[in-house]
Amino acid sequence: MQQEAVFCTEGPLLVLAGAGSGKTRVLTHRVAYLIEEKEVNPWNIMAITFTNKAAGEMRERVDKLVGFGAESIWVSTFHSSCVRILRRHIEALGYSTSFSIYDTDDQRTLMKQVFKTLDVDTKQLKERGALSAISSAKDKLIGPEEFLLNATGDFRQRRIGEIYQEYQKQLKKNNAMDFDDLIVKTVELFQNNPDVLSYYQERFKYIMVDEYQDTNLAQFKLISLLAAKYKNLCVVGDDDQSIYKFRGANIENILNFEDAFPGARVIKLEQNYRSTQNILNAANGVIRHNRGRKDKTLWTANSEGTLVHFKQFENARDEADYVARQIRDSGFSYQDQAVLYRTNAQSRLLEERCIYYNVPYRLVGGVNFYQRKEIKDILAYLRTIANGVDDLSVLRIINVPKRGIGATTMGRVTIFASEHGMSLYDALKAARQVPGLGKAAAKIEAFVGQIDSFKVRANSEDFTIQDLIEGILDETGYRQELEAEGEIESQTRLENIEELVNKAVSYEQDSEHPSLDEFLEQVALVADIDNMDESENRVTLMTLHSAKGLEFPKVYLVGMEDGLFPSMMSITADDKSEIEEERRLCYVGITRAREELVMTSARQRMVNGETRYSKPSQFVEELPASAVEFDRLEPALSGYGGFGGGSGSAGGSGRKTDAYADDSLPWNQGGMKAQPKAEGRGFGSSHNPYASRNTAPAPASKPAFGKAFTVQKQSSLDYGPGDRVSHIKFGQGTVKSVEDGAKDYEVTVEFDKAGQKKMFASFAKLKKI
DNA sequence: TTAGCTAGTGTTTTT
DNA sequence: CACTAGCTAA
Repeated sequence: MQQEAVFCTEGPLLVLAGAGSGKTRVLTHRVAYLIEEKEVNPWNIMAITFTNKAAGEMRERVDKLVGFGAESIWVSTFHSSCVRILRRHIEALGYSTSFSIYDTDDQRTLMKQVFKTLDVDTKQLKERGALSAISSAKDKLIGPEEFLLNATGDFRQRRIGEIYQEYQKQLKKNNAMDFDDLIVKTVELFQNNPDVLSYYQERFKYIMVDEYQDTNLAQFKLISLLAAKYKNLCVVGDDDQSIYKFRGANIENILNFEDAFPGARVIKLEQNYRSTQNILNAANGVIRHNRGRKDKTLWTANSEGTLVHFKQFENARDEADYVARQIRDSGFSYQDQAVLYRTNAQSRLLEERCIYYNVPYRLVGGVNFYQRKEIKDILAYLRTIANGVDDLSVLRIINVPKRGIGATTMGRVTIFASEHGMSLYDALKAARQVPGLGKAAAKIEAFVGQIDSFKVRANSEDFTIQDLIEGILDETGYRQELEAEGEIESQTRLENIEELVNKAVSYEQDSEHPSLDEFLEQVALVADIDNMDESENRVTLMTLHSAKGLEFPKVYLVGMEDGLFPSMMSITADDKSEIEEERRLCYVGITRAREELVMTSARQRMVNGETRYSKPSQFVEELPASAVEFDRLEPALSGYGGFGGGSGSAGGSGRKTDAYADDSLPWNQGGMKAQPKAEGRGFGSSHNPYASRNTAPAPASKPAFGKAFTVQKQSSLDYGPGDRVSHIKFGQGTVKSVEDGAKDYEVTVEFDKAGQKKMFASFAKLKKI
């Protein structure tokens, strides 16, 4: 069947590929076959994947197969593809090529402004709500006008329509697009410019789409347009693995493919080469409870393997404890194991226990590196330099670092800008003409002068992005402000910025024609999973969603509880199909496992500050008894936990639960010294994604907090009170006093120019002179 | 203008 | 519980 799919190169083709049936293999071999046997120019092949990571892997694998030409295949995600196209043709839509891409945070900021301009009552309508309504409209290619037409009766809908209109207006004014726009605008471009469309139709004679079940209507339209001429479209997907309905994925795209593309061939890949018989039986047992799926049965010639293990615990801490110990003792190497959960919040306890048992881990997801305040600040500078009319970015940095330009001043400038129909930045340039600014005008002029000088440099021949970022750090005083804070957190921020610089450097090395625009775009479109470094021997912790497309010899599915997985939302929803999506998610989780699968649940768990009691997930009950070994707790006092006459005995939970009354703080436990939080959010948020993001150190001994705490306290200082020292920013000065703190020396220095400063020794890097 | 505090809010999953 | 918007005081 795989071979048949590879050889079927002409015309529309739907490959229904069950989990682990080798669809990536089919795709890569198909590309290779097109190039080598059909003598198709690699230039004419387009492959769309779900993540940049998948795109990279695909290119790599094709590269190994064909030996030449793989680099000219167009392999990327929907979003990246669209940006590439838009950068070339966007002017046809009235934007300029250096448009900004707004992420979720930017969207919210913009929406707040929209709410202000339209005077929307946030009691009636939330920014989030409006944004999600708009997003789902965009997924369906419904523009503001059509939205308003459809909303005649409903007041709320009408209001959202107005908001939608204004939101788009402001995006356009900022020369910016949100994620959804990238797709929508590309479709618009193709529809309004037949010559452009025809160019890409000629270019992409062969199109392949991976994870087709997760495409939305806009994406479907995009592909249909591109493939309309040659119709050599091969889509690969599995309706049972559709897990992105909340993001607009339309399962109909796969179910109705044959109607949309008449004459389409359908090939099913039903043999699973990945998992053991027992794991597959467990997966099939669960998924067969779904209705409205394409009929198929996954089978395998693999051995039976060990039984799937389900184990229930008294509380979430016991669960995490067990899993961490299992990972350590299972005999599988760390990189061959993964812990999958429904919500990111569950990672915290797992991290804590991994640290406790010295289990090295890598965390995928959580707070994105690019969402960090300091990173967003620097990026906002870069955007301001690249895209002169991005008001949102200007607003973000105008007073960062502090320049004494506050809300009152900016309010006046904003009014002036809108009265004269100019961008915020242009209004700042004309600060002298803005009424009522007083002393602030001079401050603004200094800011504008700096930015303009950066702009000049950015356009000069031999500038590098690295220079630009370093320049921003030094000349605006951003670095100095952070250093002066002298907090460990400040240092983490600086390190994160250094990481961004590294990213910029490697980008400039890798890219053929590096540009600031392209760098910003790459940075905007990274997914959590893209940064997963598999070279290190660590266990992976991530959400079920992130795990899609991956496989591991041993998998732990944790938090198998009703109300958590399936989520409460899906249980209480009127729409029955929401449970089905959760079930597919469960199916995805189970089928990630190759050899061993452990599922766990906790009777008691802290959720949003309150203890919640739950019984095992209904999906656990759907597991076929023959493939699973159940290890449930005795039923508790009536009401909670367990189901029916629980088999098996209460294993491993004769522990004193009250001992964990305060199980929330990882510090102060297991003999670890109390540590300050690296950031306000505690676990799972600090550090960078490249070197040591959210990872415990592999060796046992070091304090287990990755980069933020690797500052080594020097055993002694080579200077003391009275000595003359020099500091990279503050110049020379005299040491007043040295305090020996727990983590570091705190040094007070009277600088000749900068006055008296207090700072941490390892951070300040003072030199004795 | 800014820092710091308080009260309110929302909590699935993500390109 | 964790974050954040908005208010208050300096």
